[in-house]
Formats: sequence, structure tokens, C-alpha cells
Amino acid sequence: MHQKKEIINKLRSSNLRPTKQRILIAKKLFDRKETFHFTAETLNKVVNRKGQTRISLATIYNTVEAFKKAGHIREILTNNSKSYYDTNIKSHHHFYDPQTKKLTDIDYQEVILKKIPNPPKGKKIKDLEIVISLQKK
Amino acid sequence: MHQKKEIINKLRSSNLRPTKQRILIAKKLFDRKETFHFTAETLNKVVNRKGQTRISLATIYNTVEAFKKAGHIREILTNNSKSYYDTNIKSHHHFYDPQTKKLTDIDYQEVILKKIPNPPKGKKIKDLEIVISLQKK
DNA sequence: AATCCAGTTTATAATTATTCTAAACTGGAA
DNA sequence: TTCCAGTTTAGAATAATTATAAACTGGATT
Repeated sequence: MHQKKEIINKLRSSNLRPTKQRILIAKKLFDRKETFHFTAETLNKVVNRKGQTRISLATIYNTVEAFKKAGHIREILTNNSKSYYDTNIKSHHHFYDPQTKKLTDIDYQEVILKKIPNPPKGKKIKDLEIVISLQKK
Repeated sequence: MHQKKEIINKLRSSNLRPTKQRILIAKKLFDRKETFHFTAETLNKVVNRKGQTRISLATIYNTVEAFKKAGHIREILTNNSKSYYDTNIKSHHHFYDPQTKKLTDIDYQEVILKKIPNPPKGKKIKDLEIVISLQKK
């Protein structure tokens, strides 16, 4: 699905030099069936499994920031102390389970908004995110 | 509006011993016309203005946590590195301006949801928060 | 009103997540 | 092959928050 060539193109098209670190991280992020919700910490674990070429934590942070700026991933709202990111960049929403600290996608069409407020003068809406927090029934 | 007696009752009713620190913090938080969006840092500044009896930063954090647990304030979703809190505990939503890092309330009736998803099995919805990020027009 | 003690406050240390720094490395243009 | 801007890296620095443990206090009990 995400061949090395595609990944390299993706990087090139956003002015990111396709280094081996970025290619490896991109593979781990985008070569999946399901979209991926992650923090710097979880990505670091996935990337630096035993035996792999080691990538420094600083590079994990740099790359996440670069991919975010390029629009390949998006940051998710939570009130956790860590930053959460999502490989699903289409407009969609999330369930958040405070017990497990896990996020789940909510498909865009699962939420229908009938009315939204006008933005303040001089501003326009950049993004609308809904987080539905869960608790045990 | 929020007399000392009311504040003491509020604290007592949530099993918080009405210490002078908590009473002072509660006054600063709740004795206002508008609801208040704050971080530990901004609350600390408001509480420890020159001349006031000094309250330690640890107590600011302890009290914010205690008030949050008691439901007197609520934490707001952002993807900022600091935690934001709101003295408005009624269900409502927010505009977020990434430029100024300022939050603004959106009245509950300004948003009408026509459809929301069913929560996963075994879970129920605890809360639904909408954050509308803004950008320059 | 003196005593007492669990709950609270405090200064400070520790921790956690993230960003910075500056030296070494590298992709790819020339 | 050379070169250099862009990138990676280990480790230091920073920022926000939490933990620690000693001192203090609200208020119940005497």
C-alpha cells in the first residue's frame, strides 16, 4: 500500500528530504490498515523495536513535528499531558476513554451538526473537533 | 454574589476543609461576572498579587485538582502543553485561537447536534466537548 | 479554652514531556 | 568526488506538574 517510492514522493512533495529515518518512521506510521493514534513515546517504541536501526528520540520529535506541519498527521485534542497524533487526517472525531487513555475514531458521518456558531469578527473556522469522553456504564 | 459563607458551604459540601487558602482561591475563581478560563500559572498570578497572603504553587495545583474532582471547575480540551480550566461547569463549548492561545465560551444553544454516535459496548457518554479552532480570515 | 490529629500547606526535590544545542553526519546537486 | 544545507544525534536545558516529608491548622473532643 505504501511502497517506499510513494513514501519518498510524499516526503519530497512536502519539502522533506527523504532520509532513512523519515522513511522508516513514515512506513511505521502510514503502512497500516487502520489509522494510528500515537504519542511520541508509543511511536518511539514502535520504531525502535529490538534489532531495528536505532532512531533517536529527538528525531522522533522532529519528524512528528515535520509531518504535522506538512499535514501528513494531525494532533488530537485531549486533556492528557502528552500530545496525541493521528494518521487519519480526514475530518473526523474521537471517543476518549480516560481509564485506558485510548482514542477511537468516530467517522465523520456519525456526527451531524445542525447549527454551529459564527466565528468572532476577523476570524474564520480552521477546524472543528469533537471529543466524546466515555465512562463505564 | 459569592459570599464567604457560600464559599465555605460549597467547600464543606464537597468534603473540602475550608482552609484560608481554599477560601481565597475560591473567591478569586468564583466571585466574578464572567466565567474564567485559566491555567495553574494564571491562577497563581491572580492569587499571589503583591500584598496578598502568599499561597504556594503546590497549593494552587492541589486546589485546582481538588476543585476539579469536586466538579466546581472543569478541564478544557486543548493541545497546548498546559492544562486549561474553566469555572463554567455547564455543558458548553469553546473557540480556541492558536495565535493568542485564548479560549472563548460558546453557548450551549449555539451548537445543535443532530446525530451523535453510539458509545462502544459497556461504555456511556460522560461528556461531549467541541473545540473550534480559529485562524485569521 | 487547651489538646489533639487527620487533613492541609509548604519549600523543595523529582519526574515527565518536550525543546534546545552544537557537533557529526548525509542526500543529492554541482 | 566534493561540498554544504539540511538532518540526526546525545545529552543538556526547560517547562509543567507531581511527589516528599516536615510544619501547620481547622475543628472535634475533652
